[in-house]
Amino acid sequence: MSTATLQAPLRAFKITPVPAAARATSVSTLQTQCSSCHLRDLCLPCGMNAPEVERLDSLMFTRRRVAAGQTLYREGEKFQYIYAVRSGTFKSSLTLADGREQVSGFHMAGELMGLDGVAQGKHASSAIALEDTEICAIPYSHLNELAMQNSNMQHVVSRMMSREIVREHSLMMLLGSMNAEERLAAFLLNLSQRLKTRGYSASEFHLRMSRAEIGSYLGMKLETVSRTFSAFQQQGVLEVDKRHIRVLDLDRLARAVEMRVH
Amino acid sequence: MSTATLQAPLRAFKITPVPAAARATSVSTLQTQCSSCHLRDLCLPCGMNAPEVERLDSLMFTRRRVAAGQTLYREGEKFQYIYAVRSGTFKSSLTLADGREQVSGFHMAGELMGLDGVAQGKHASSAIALEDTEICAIPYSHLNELAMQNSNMQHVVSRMMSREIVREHSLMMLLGSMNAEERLAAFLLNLSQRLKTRGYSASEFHLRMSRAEIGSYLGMKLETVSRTFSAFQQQGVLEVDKRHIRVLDLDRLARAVEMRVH
DNA sequence: CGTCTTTTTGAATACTGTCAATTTAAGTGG
DNA sequence: CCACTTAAATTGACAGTATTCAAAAAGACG
Repeated sequence: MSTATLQAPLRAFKITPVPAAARATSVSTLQTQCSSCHLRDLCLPCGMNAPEVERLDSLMFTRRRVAAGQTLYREGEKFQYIYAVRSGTFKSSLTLADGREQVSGFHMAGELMGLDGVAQGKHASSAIALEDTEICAIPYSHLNELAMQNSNMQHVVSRMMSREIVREHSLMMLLGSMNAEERLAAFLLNLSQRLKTRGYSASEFHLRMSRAEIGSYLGMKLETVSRTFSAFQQQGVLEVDKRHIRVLDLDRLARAVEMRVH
Repeated sequence: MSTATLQAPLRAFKITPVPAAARATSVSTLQTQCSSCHLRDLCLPCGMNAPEVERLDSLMFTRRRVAAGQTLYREGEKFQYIYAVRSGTFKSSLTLADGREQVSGFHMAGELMGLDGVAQGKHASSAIALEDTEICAIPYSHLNELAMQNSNMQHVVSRMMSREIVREHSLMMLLGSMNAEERLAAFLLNLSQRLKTRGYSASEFHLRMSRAEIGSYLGMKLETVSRTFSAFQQQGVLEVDKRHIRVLDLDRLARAVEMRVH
């Protein structure tokens, strides 16, 4: 739990505003090797030994940039790759029958996307970049070939999928039994924890998603999200300036989730 | 989609009331083979060819009875088996911090349980029989060994896990964007569809779970579940007698879900 | 610098939850 | 087999929370 937290410069968000939009289809592809990747302890190779990671290297995953607002894959498209986030943030979402969007997750560096496509051979959700991002495309069929040769490799893939199931379990719990404050607290705590694991500050960060996207994810309206942020600020739990968040009282956030008195 | 629906006798529920409670620990074990199982087209072997199913047979899964109210596995226990339901209904649930129960799913014949345990090596939820049941215990390690020899076998297991992810996606959507009537309608439609696939009536069935359990699953209180049943009855959509349900207007149920106007 | 999007806030409404009482069914033991 | 006890389900009245509708403020972008 006591991972070294290399306090990353948060101001960088403002100092170097990413050139959004533009070069949407600029498919600047590169090859990458897991063994030399700075994310190797977070991502797919986590839990593998050296010779296993070398095998992964032989697959030569394709690296690609995805600009803010661009779609990596779309619901219904043929499933061929799973994707690992190298940098930046994605949302995954489904389109409801009436055309509205339902956000089903947010993904950051080292996390895998697209595992829900294995079931039907086509993607069950869409992935959209919330800022300029970089990803690794991992051919699912190649991964399966490797898994057939090595039982641990196979286990790693299965564990990734199972982890996804557990993640959704906890989200369901959240949606099913928490009120607005508890939901937002749970969301912020989760985000804080993931940022910390990645070497960023756990107490001060910049949200990459809109109030509407948070609301969709948490099952509440954007106005309620906004009001709840304001309430937390008034209670002295947070300092909120649009998307810039500063956690003043982490314990109280945690207690709000633990209590879950509803 | 047009599966033969061998209308099973529903009255059987009342004619042969199962002797609940009692013989909780009577571990009457038997060996089973997938190739001769009547659930082979629904369950694990679905999508495999004959020689592959034969390999499954070599594992000789253990069959076991679990009496109504008994626990098959508990949250936190060591994960060794995944389980296939042979007959009867299970619920899976998590215990919240304050001791309350959160139902995360209902499982019937041919469905797999326990896949959420792969991630941590221990079960992430508990499985409890809602009536007298029978299950197959599938040693996960043996299954992995088979998967290493055969790529299709491996794919079958992955697909099962992915299906679980997709299933939870849709539940999240439901919890996040539907009101009480839409939730219950979605629940009943799903149940109806699964019963139909198993050869039972799609329009008349007996609920194996309490209002409280339905409520926990759907993220609403038991009183609201009860009220919503009553509302559907008044609208002429359902005929409700405690746990016995008769669907009078399937289309209107379906429309309630499709609209999702909230 | 004007336009468009995002966010905040207010007021009224609608929905679900809470508390409580009653009915019905089911299980227990004489 | 019947009276008793317990659990499950229904229903009403009221309270509380989140949604809806609307308007204004603050940024972002070209």
